[in-house]
Amino acid sequence: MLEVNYLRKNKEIAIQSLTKRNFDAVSIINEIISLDDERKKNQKKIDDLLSNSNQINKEIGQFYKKGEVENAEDLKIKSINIKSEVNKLLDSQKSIEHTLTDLLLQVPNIPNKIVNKGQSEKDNVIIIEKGSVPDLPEDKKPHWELAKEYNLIDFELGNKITGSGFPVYIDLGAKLQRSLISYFLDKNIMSGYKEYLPPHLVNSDSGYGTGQLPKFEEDLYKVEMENNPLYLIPTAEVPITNLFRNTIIKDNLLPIKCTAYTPCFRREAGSYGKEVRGLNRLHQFDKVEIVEIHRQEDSAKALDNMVSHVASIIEELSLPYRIMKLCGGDLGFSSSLTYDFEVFSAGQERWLEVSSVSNFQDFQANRMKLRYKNIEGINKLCHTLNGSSLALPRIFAALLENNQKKDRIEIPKILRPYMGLDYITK
RNA sequence: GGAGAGAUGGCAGAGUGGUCGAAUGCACUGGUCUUGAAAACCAGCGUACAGCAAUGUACCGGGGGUUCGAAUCCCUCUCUCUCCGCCA
Repeated sequence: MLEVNYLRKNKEIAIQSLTKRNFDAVSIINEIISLDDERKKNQKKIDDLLSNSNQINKEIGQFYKKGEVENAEDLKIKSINIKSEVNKLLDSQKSIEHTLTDLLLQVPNIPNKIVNKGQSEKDNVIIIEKGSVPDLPEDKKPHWELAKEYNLIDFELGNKITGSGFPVYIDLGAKLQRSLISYFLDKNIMSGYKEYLPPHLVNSDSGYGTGQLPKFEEDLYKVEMENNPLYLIPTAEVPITNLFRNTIIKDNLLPIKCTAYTPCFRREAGSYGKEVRGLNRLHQFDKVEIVEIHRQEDSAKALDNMVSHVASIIEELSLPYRIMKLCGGDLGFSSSLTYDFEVFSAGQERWLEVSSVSNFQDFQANRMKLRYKNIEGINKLCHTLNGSSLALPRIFAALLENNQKKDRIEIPKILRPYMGLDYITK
């Protein structure tokens, strides 16, 4: 959520920048500002009336103390009149504020100045392309065939117990999954991230905090409770970032760097076909996430560091990859700048997105009132960032496909200590 | 699941209808003192909105109510603690 004051001061830049997302902000921003003017005017009236009535109430107290009941009675009537006037104003103030928040929640984050205009992922820009595609034989296979052949994943069993998009990992498949999780976490911890293991269900306040609610409720699995619903997390970003919701962090505790492994649950309604084959798109998948909280002036550099960090993980797995800078049209609602990582999965001959690293600036922080007290003692909104390090299924797929040999699948060196194996055989 | 107690500033903890945005202690920040530190003493020390400012307003877990006036009384929700039961 953007701040009204920001929009006031930077109206033209904001409108201009949002066109990069193909978002026409002219009328909504004007409406927001004029509504906020109205809000201020109304609040001023309310405050003045209340000030007046506070004064009167004090006098009533004095009169009672002195036993001058008559005088007190007169003032009571005055006070009641003021009160009814205040109540009227309060009602309209509530509806103004409600509308204002509604409008603000509809405006996406301002794209960073280095983000280019674009319609869709086709307009994303390749920043880096690295690593070599393995030389595979003619009869190379996609991962869903390899997974079956080597008995690593049973997709049908998942169908039976839950539904499509819920694979069952078996034996060395399960162990490979666990090895990847451990390796990713260890790697992150070595780089200064603190490990968390958060709940996998969150309340709606948390959903609002990171921006999944109210706009994207249909993407989430919802658990109805008697009073308040809970949501299965679509990413660890939600519980981890919300750990810091509604807090004021001391300057010397920044930056905060967290990592967490969690399963992620996504409805993915409307997805079908080749795109979702095998591990390509699931309703439940494992992911290790990194979340960082920074001073405003440090977040740009922090994003670069996160990108290098994620790149180094993929390189250690010896997977060919590329980094894409997302164009305005492909940018997530809350993000101001996002880099996507894609690995080349040679069996399918496809690029698969395995990580998305974003700087949200103060967009999430404003929603969740996450602030820090800077060295001058002034409270400022933090900048939040996060990224996958990494999403497992597509890494799993690429590892199988790229490392397939005639009669075995090779395990990358970095994972061998975790697996206790150099390769998987039938 | 049953019975009871409770939720106040960073923490601890007073406050049961007006003088309370809230005592006191600790923590923290600045100063005096000191070669330096500690101790002691002095001062400051919540958040948001409006305003150039003075200042005004709101907030004592959330929401609603009673009252001229609510941290304080009533209703409700959430959460925490203690005891009993159940349980990985």
